[in-house]
Amino acid sequence: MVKNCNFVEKLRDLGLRPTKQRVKMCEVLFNREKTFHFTINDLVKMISEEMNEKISLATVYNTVHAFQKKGYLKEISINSDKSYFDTNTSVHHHFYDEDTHQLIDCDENDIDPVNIKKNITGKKINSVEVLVKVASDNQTQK
Amino acid sequence: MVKNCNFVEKLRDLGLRPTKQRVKMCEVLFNREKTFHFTINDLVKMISEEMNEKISLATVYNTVHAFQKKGYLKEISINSDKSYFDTNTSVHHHFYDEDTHQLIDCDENDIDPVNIKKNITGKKINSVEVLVKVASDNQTQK
DNA sequence: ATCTAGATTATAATAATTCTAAACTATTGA
DNA sequence: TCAATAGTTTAGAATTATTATAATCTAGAT
Repeated sequence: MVKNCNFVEKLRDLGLRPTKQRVKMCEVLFNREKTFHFTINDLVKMISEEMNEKISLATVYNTVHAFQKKGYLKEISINSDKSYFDTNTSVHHHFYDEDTHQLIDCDENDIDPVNIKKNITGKKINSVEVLVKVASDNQTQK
Repeated sequence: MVKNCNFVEKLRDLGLRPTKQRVKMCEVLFNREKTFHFTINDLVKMISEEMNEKISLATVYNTVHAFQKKGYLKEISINSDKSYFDTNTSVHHHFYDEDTHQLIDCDENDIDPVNIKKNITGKKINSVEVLVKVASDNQTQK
C-alpha cells in the first residue's frame, strides 16, 4: 500500500494542489496491482463503495480531466455514449468486445509495431492506437 | 450525377423501404466524388443547405443508424462528444489532427497491414482500426 | 382503392458533460 | 501565526447528443 504522502508529492510535481479529493482519487485509481479502464460513472461508484467517500461529480470530472492533461490518465478512443479512461498511460492497443462491451488491453507481444508511412508536414505523431473489434464467432453472425 | 432510381434500387437491395427521406439522404451522402466524414449535425445542415429540404432529426438518426447497420455507412471510433460517420466503408485508417479536430483518411499505402498476434477464443475479429493522433510539431509542444 | 407494416415527425425524456456562482481551503508571505 | 488569495469543491442548473413515444403518414401488397 503506497502512502498518501507519495500522492501528495506526485500531485505537487504535476503542478496540482494536493487536495483531499485529489489524493483520495489517486488512491482509488493508482493504488492497484493492475491498471484498468473506467468511465466517470464507474469511478464515482468506486469512490463511494471502496472508500466510503462522496466526491462531487463535478470534481470527479475536473480531476479526471486534470490528470489526463498532465498525462496521468489516458482517454481511450472508443466511440461510445460515454468516455473511457485508462490508468495505463503507456502506448498500447485494445481489443473491444462488441458483445460484452468489454475493453481488453494488449501488451507489446499482441500486436506488431504499426508502420506508418504517411507523413503530414508540420505535424508530429502523438500516438498510434489500434482498436481491434471482436464479436462472437459462432451462431448467427450479425 | 447518379439518378435517384439507383438509390431506390440500392435501398431495396438493402431491405430498406425507399422513402423520400432516405433517397434524399442517399443523394446527400453518396452522390459525391469523394467519401467524407460527418456528424449527425453536419448532415442535417447539409440536407437543409444543399437540398433545401427539412428532414426530422429523429429520421436522420434512424436512417444513419439503418445505413450503418446495413454496412452502407461506418461509424468512426474517435472519442468525442458526438459520433462521427464515414461514407467510406472500406477498411481504412485515420489520422486525427488534435489541433484542428480534423479527421484524415489513410489509404492502403499509408499504413502497413497490422499484424495481430493475439487471439480470443470464440471471438472473431470484426475490424482493425488504427488511429494516428497528430499535432503541431514546432513551438511549445503541449 | 384499401390495408397494413413500416416510416416519419414533433416533442418529451434521458444521459453525459459542462457551467455557474457561492463556499471552502492550501499555500504564500507579512 | 494568520490573513489574503488563488485555486478547488460543490450542488444544482444548463447544455448537448441521443433515444423514446405516440400520433400521423405512406410504400407496397392485395
